[in-house]
Amino acid sequence: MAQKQTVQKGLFLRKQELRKGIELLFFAYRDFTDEADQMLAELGLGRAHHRVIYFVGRHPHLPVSQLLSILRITKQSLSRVLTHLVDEGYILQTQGERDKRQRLLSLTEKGAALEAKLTDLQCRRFARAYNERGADAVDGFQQVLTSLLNEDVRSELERDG
Amino acid sequence: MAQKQTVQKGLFLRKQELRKGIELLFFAYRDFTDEADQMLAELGLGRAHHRVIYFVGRHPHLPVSQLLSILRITKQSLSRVLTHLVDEGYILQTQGERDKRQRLLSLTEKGAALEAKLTDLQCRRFARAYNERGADAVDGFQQVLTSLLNEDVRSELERDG
DNA sequence: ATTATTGGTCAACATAACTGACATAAATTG
DNA sequence: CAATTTATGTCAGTTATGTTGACCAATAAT
Repeated sequence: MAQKQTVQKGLFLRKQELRKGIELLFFAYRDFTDEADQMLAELGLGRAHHRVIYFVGRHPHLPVSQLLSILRITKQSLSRVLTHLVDEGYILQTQGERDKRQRLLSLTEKGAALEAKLTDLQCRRFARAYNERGADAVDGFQQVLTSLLNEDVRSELERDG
Repeated sequence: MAQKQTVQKGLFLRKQELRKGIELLFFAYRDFTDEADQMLAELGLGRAHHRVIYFVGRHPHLPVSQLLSILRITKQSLSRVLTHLVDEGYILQTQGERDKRQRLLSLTEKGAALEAKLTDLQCRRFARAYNERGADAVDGFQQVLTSLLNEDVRSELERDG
C-alpha cells in the first residue's frame, strides 16, 4: 500500500511535469510567432508567406516539391501563397538546369530584405533566451526538441546537418 | 582585419545556431500537434477544440473570460468551438456562485475521457524525449522555453506555478 | 441609479488549410 | 519510340479558425 502510494505520487508528479512541457511549448510558440505576424500583417502577408520566405531564404534554389515536403501542405495551398509572393516581387522562380520541369525558388533582394528583418526579429528573441540561460541550457533545449520530432524528420535533419 | 574576421565568423556561427533553434521549434511543434490532430479529426474536431478541452481540463470551473485570455482569441471565435463542445457533451457550463454572470467551464466524463486520451498521447511523446535526454536537458529545455515567452506571460506563469 | 463587467448573438469577412479533377511539360522506363 | 511517371500548375468548391463591428441581457460595482 505504501508502495502503491509512492508510485502514484511519482506518476502524478511526472504527469504534471509533462503537462508543464506541453504548455510551455504552446505558449512559447504562440509568443514566438506573434511579433513576426504583426510585422507581416502590415505588409498584407501572413504566417504562411513567412514560412515560404524563411525556407527559401534558408535553401536558395529550392524546388517546389522540396518546399512542399518541408511545409507539409498541399500544392494548391502553397500555390496561392507562392503566386502572391512572386507577383509582389519577393520570390523569383527559375527553371531547373538538370531537370527543366523544376521551378527553383530564390529570394529577390526585396524578399531577402524582408526575410532578414523577420529572422532578425525572431533571432533576437532566441538570443535573449539563450543568453539568459547559457550554453548548457541551450544544449538541453535543442536535444529535447530534437527528441520531440518524428523519427523520420529527425534522421533527415541529422543527415543534412 | 583578423579581428573583424573573427567577429564575423562568430556572428555567422551564432546566427546559424539561432536559426537552428527557430527551425527545431517549428518542426517540433508541427510534429507534436500532428498526432493529436489526427485523433481529433476522426471525431470531427480540430485543434481549436483541443485547446479548449485541454485548458478546461487543466483548470476546472474556468470562467470564459479566463479561457479567452489564455487562448488569446476573440469570444466570437471561442463561441463556435465552445457551443459545439457543449452540444456534443464534452463540456459543462455552470453558473458562477460568487458572480452569477460567469459561466464556469468543466469537462463532462466524455470530455475528461477525450482530454485524457489526447494528453496521454502528447505526454508519451514528451516522456520519450525527456527519458532520452535526461533531467539536465529537460531543465535546459524548460528554462529556454520560459525565456522565449513574453515578459508578462512569464511572470504570470511564475506566479501561478 | 448609473456604469462596468461577463457573456452571448448575428452578420460579414479573411486566411490558410483541404479535396478532387484535370492539364502540361519533361524525364524515365520498358 | 511509346508509355508511364514526375514536377508543377490550375480551376472549383469546402472547411476550420480566426477577425471586426454592432448589439443585447444579466449582474456587479460605484
